[in-house]
Amino acid sequence: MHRKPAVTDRIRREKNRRTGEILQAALKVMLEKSYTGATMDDIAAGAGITKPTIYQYFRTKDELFAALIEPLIISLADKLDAIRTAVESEKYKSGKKIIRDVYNVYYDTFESDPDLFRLFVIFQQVGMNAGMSGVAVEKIREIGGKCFIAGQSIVSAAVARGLFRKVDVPHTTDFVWGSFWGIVQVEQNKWGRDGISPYLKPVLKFGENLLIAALVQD
Amino acid sequence: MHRKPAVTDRIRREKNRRTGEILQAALKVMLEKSYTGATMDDIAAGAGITKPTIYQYFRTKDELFAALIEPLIISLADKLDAIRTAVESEKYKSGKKIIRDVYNVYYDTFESDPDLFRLFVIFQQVGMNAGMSGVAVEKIREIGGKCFIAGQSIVSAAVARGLFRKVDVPHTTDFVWGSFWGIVQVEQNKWGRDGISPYLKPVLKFGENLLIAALVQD
DNA sequence: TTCAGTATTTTACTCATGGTAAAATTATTT
DNA sequence: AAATAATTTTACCATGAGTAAAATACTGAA
Repeated sequence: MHRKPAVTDRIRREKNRRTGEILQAALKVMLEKSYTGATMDDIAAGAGITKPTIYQYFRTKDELFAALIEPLIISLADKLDAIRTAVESEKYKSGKKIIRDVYNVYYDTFESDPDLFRLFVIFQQVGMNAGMSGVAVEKIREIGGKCFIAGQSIVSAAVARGLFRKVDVPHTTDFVWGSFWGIVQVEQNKWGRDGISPYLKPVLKFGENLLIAALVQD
Repeated sequence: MHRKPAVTDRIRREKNRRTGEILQAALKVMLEKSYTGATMDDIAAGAGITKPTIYQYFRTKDELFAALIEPLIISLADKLDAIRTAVESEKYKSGKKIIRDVYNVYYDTFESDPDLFRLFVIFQQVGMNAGMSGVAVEKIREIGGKCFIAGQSIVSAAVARGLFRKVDVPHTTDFVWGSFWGIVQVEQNKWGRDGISPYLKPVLKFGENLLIAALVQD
């Protein structure tokens, strides 16, 4: 059947709008009740529809969850990749600045939407041990991998250009990523469900200075 | 009703044996299928009994889980507390040794039973965001708190005795705990379900050296 | 405007799983 | 051997993810 282009357009807009409504409701409910506690019926009710309609837009609860945090992790990957490019094209004069920038990327990503970031943490925690699957979930994992590779490339390039001491690249990358991740979790758990721990920034800063002392030759 | 002491004894032994069988089966199944994937029926089948019998010994799945990892976290708390006592009673001559010992405690706890440790990580991850409750779970949380306090006391005492530089105690403690925790998770996620990541030890060592450089005055 | 065809949404389910009440079984004391 | 107490199992409930099919709303052509 042929359809008028104007109509096709409107339909696509409506679909996007509904997708947005679902995501918005999902975010709200999941923030309130955490992933496990948020039921699909809750989310549907929040969006003013019924459960099966959600399944018209998202294949599973996991994929809905993944779609929610996708923009955040994409932005993270992009920012890290930008630093990588800058290091590789010799834009940086000091290793210190690289480390500061990397930590700022982490922190900015967190600060720009702490609620969403909290969901991101939950996604990693739940996803890793409750065997999630599905297209969207794989996508997130893939982008996560990109973050990791960007991190490795940054360290590797910085070492090659003499901006960092001759450290072991995988160990350093694992340490940076792992410590950031762990600190965020610890602060979040200590602080509870609402708001940002006021300690997060200073503790990350502490780690940043530690790394600078260890990695940068003066 | 009065019972002969020998019989009472045997009954207690039988109860302990069954408890042990359930825990063993639970460990096996949870390692295979992770917490969420392990059903109570699975565990019961593994122990050669039926589900309701488990509920005779453990109030909820959460408590069964908690009972599983309790010995591990108690041992961790004890070891940290021993270091605390040693620092406070001036047994340590160097800050370096303190940091090495703390990291060894972490690593030994992990190495003595990696499978159990993996469950411990899952427990934290799942428990934190799937609102666990119950007596046993509270107990775990309480012991976790003890670990944290021991850590703080160690740093605080070491600073007071001039073994560490004058660092901010909460920030330092959060960093040490968080980075350890994050690194374990990152390595575990990278390495997958089976075995220990060969990177864990070197990455922890990396962090250890970083901390020594930052905290210890030479 | 009305009808045939299509897309979307909802009603009314299924299935899996944590947890439980009550029946059945086994053990213990007299 | 009968009475009683403890333990285990059978048969169930409640909840929540996911789905088939009915119902509704929308689109294009006459």
